[in-house]
Amino acid sequence: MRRTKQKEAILEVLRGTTSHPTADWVYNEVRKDIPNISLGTVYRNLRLLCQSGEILELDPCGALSRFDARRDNHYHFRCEKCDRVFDVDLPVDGEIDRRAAQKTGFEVSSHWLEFRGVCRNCQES
Amino acid sequence: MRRTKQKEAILEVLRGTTSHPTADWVYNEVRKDIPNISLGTVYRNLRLLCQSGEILELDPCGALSRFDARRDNHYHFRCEKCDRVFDVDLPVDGEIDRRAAQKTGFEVSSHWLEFRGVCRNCQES
DNA sequence: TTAGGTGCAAAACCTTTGCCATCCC
DNA sequence: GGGATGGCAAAGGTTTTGCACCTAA
Repeated sequence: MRRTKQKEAILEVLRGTTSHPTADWVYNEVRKDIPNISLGTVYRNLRLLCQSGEILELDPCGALSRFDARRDNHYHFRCEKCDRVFDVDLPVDGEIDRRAAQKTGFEVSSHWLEFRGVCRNCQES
Repeated sequence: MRRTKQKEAILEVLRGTTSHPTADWVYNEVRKDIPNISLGTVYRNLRLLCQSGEILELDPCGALSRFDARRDNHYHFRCEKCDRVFDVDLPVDGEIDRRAAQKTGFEVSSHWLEFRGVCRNCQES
């Protein structure tokens, strides 16, 4: 991967914040230094930096909205090969919300837990 | 919220699966019963059903991709008012992956944990 | 009767891609 | 020099919306 000022600037912006920004936010920040950078370049470099492992994409749900008729709080498993989502019937840990509240000082009302790995079907193939 | 055959059909499809389908998948299923239903109607009803609490949207990350220069495994907090994402420095629980693997029979390599609630800034306002 | 829902199509939105010029190695 | 990258704009895919017609209550 070649070093370019665009890539450096994007990485710098991302390292200078803990706000987990969107591509568009990064774009607007970087434009302060490189006014004519294009949004396409930002997307391309974010993708490249993800692939090289220099940054992470926060993408727990995949690109598309998904819906569930089951309304009780429960955990999920996402297969990294086929992208299917399964229910995981482990007991929901209420205690951890309290610990997070204590740590952050925020009101914590619930949490979302999604396991990652390979489902049985994809293990076989 | 008015009861219509379109809404009923969508709900029935959703209740008949545990696959956490996308809007488009629901659309194609419902078309088997109501061939001329429109995709817009599916989206509208999914939205309505979410609002009324009859279904849930699996949307842990919000609609947009977000990026993070921090690469170690850590937990997040999402404010339900301002939609900002913060880091939560609780120790990552490796044991729970093993329990999920036992429960499901899947290979579990990691998990994503996101707390929900109201951040300090939004509590004040 | 009428407020709310439907179908259709267009628009909006985010993200990716093709093309050619440019730049890094 | 030559392949990787950038800028620009167009295309792609998902979701929302405007509008005229319909329908459940």
